[in-house]
Amino acid sequence: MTKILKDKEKAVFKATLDLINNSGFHASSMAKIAQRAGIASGTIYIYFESKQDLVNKLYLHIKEKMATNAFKGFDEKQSVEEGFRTIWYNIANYKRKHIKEAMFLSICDITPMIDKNSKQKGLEILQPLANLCLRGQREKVLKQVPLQLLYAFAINPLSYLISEHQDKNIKLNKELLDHCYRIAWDSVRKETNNETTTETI
Amino acid sequence: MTKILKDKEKAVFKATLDLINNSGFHASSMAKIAQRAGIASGTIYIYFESKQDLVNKLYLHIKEKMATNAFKGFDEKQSVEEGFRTIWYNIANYKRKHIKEAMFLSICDITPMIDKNSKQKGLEILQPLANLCLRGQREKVLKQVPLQLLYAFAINPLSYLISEHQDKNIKLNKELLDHCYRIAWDSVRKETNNETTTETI
Amino acid sequence: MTKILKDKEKAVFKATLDLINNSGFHASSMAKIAQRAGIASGTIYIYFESKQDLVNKLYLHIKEKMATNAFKGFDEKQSVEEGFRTIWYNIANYKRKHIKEAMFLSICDITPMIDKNSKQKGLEILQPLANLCLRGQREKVLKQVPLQLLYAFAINPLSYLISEHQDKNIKLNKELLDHCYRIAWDSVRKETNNETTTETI
Amino acid sequence: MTKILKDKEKAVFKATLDLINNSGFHASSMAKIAQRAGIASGTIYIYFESKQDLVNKLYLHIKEKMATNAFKGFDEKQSVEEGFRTIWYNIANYKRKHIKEAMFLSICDITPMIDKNSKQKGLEILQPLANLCLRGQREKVLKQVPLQLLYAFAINPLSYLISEHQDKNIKLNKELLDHCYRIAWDSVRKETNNETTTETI
DNA sequence: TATGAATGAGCGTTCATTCAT
DNA sequence: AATGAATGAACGCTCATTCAT
Repeated sequence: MTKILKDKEKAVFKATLDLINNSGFHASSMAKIAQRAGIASGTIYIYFESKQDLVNKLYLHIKEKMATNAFKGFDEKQSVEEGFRTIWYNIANYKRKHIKEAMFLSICDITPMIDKNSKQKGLEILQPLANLCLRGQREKVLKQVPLQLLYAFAINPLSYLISEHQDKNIKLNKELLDHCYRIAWDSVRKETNNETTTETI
Repeated sequence: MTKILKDKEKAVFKATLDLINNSGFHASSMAKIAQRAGIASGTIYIYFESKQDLVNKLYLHIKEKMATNAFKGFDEKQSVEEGFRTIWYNIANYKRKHIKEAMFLSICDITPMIDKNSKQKGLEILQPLANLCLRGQREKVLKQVPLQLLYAFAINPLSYLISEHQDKNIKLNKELLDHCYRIAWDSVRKETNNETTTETI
Repeated sequence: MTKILKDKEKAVFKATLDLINNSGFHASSMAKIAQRAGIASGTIYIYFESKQDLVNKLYLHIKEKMATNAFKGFDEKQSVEEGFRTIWYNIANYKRKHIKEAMFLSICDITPMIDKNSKQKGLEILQPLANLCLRGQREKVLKQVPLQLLYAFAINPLSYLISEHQDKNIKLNKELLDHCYRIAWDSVRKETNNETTTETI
Repeated sequence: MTKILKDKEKAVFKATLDLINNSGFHASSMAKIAQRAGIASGTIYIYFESKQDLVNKLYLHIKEKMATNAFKGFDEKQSVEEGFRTIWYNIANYKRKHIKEAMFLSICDITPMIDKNSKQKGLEILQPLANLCLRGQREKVLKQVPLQLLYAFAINPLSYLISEHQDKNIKLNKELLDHCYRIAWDSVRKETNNETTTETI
């Protein structure tokens, strides 16, 4: 599914990723991107229609790479919990290993940098995760709340944590990650009866 | 504590908030801000030293208003759980009622738009919440993990949810908010013994 | 002849003089002039029609003060040489004691900062010196060359020397000034016969 | 030594020279320079880093061209008087033929328009003239006074004369120039004994 | 008189994009 | 395919000047 990139496209993507992470969209000029990619600015326009086209494509490219990774080892025949754990760790590890990409996606999600169209496509890439959650609700394994809540409390916090890790405020090692997973899973799984009261004596 | 604003400062703040939310920092030119505020572009510089100064001050202004709200009814003599609930709902309700401001803060947190100095000041505003969490850990009420984890799983998800609410993907009413609070509190509170194993047979 | 100045006019003149000397005409904004003069910028317009009017008037004011000084002790009944010496030393001493004013006049002479009209008026102020030179030529005491040459070689060099003195490249004390006068007078006075050949054996 | 200029650099230099001579540094906007040079304003920045860089380079360019001309036919083996005459006429003729350039240099010398660094470089270009004067003093041919005095009375007056020539107040033809040279040389050469007293009976 | 907030044209500079080479 | 000079609109910001107070 992921398109094979030519050398220059790769170089442009890498340069764009770095620059936008450090300085934002508008402060990353095509001239700077070209220079960092080691090509002439005009050359970018051979591969991309415009700056907007470039960031849209970069967004989808990264989203696809992350998704390819996210569903590695995942099988719809797995139990919901097993599937969730597989995907969660895949995403977490991808973000830990590809911090730049993770931060870029965070910026794209919150900023009006990416076309609505491309953002919609990006969402669809994570559809299998949504499907898994829906199955989990049908099987009464997950909480009966809108999927957005499950995502907000189980997946989305990873973005914040990666950014804190990047800023050296925390060290997101294996042990801490297991802590996180525990919290994430507890957030989404259906509570057992004896947990319904939080103020037991 | 919150500085009283003159009419023009207010108008500039409002225009800046709207424009940056819709188009980002660099696409929100001083000319557009001025036009939307109904003043001449030069006038902005009577109240703010530069565009950077303007967004820094807007950031701190909103952060302070949110903080003032966040700690309403909060008292250090309250129990950790009570205090947490008070603050959490305060924050959640503020964000629900001030979606624009909430979204602006999210953008500021993730984008290199705000000075390091101002960001640091912004962090300090939420110090009482950090102090509460530290007390909660001393009292063995909260999980013994870095505060960032608690924030990531209990507070930060609100940003994502507000954005989904804004996009009409969910309707964040009172009922749903209570659901969210339950999840948030479960994320941070220390587990009781019978919950330690998530894979009971 | 010199108009009596009000306190605020004086303050504005002083501020303008300093600022233009240090930064030039356009880099000296009315706001900066006002601030340095200790008044509001609008107040300047009570005393001067415009920035152009301000510098024109400052130019003429200084020129008049210099001229008043230049002809002190000068009397048309004096011999040409005596008169020339009086005026030359008056000018030289005025410039030594009022370096800022001297430099300002130099800038005005060479730069398109002052209206042609005001410049013409400024020239007329030195008319008595021109008259003295013309008498000197009639009396065969001075060289029979255009007055501009006499001015160029006898008076104008003082501007350059003041600027070098200001830059600490030379120290224009009494002794050096006497050297200068000797050279200046030799430049304008008619050569005696035994000087006509410069390559005497 | 003088760098070969591209067509657009030449056009920008020419436009800048004319505009600054007529209106001064700050009144000569980059837009006006570009328009006069027949190019887009952005194009100037391909060749020059900034407006400051542009005037610095123009200053040094003209200074170098003048110096190249000034030392044509000059040889350190010449006598001091011969060398002085060669250089003086070279400078005078250059200024007569290149009035715009001469006036620009005068403005640069007196105005805070040029960087200190560039001004220093500009000074060094005339070093051979300074060396000649020092030799003249060692050989007791020139007056034992600071070089600045010699420059002030022998070279600097040319600037004033050129400006008067430009304003049609004098006509600086060959004959008048010879007059000037005589005065200039007399200003710097050591007086013979019978001249020491200026007030012979 | 005196103020200083307000204006909006104009500044130096940067930028995405084009196109002759 | 690749270049980078060239464009001119748009940027953040400053300015001389005005005018309600």
